[in-house]
Amino acid sequence: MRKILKQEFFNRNASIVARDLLGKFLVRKMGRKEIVLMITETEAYDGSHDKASHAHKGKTARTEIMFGPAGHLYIYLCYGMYYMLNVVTGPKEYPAAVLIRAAKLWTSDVQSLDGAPIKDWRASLCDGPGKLTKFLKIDKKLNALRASPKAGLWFEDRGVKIKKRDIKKTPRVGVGYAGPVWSKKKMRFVLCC
DNA sequence: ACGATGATGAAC
DNA sequence: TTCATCATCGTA
Repeated sequence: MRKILKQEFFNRNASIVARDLLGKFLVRKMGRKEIVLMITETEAYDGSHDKASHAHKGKTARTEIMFGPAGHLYIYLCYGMYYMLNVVTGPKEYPAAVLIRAAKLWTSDVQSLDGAPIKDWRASLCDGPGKLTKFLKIDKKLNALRASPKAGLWFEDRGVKIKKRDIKKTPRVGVGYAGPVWSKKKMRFVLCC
């Protein structure tokens, strides 16, 4: 089973999408080379009331994409050095997105099995949103594009089932500025090892 | 523990 | 136009 995730998958609550993206696949294609990763860590940024979200300050040139259609890519430069990869969620005009924080490299032999049960997905790891985008050569050129083969970056369901007990919920990383309430909300989802 | 490094948003 | 801040990471 290999199904490209469509807008309807992303057009839901950001925390739901963040949770459901665990065990889904991120595919990056550049020329003939295709890299497949299984998503292992995400964070939800949900609505303009979310003080940790860039959209908390309203619609600006940067955050406009978060108000756009679900399934589009929101990519921005962080700390002057690292690009963050997000995918927009929820209905139009409702600003929300999911940050992809970590993913595991799918080995080529497993990749060729096409839907076979997964054994070796702990082999290689992209841990950290900045390292992930660096590895996949993701930058602002992809910002505002719809996640799709045409963009060279898309999401797939390959039939991996994730058990609820393998998902850990924690506060989001690096959002102390959001204040005591919003910085503590458990909107980070980690696939346990 | 800290510096690299530049876009962003708000103040002026 | 200046300024503080920042959804990070590698080096120490």
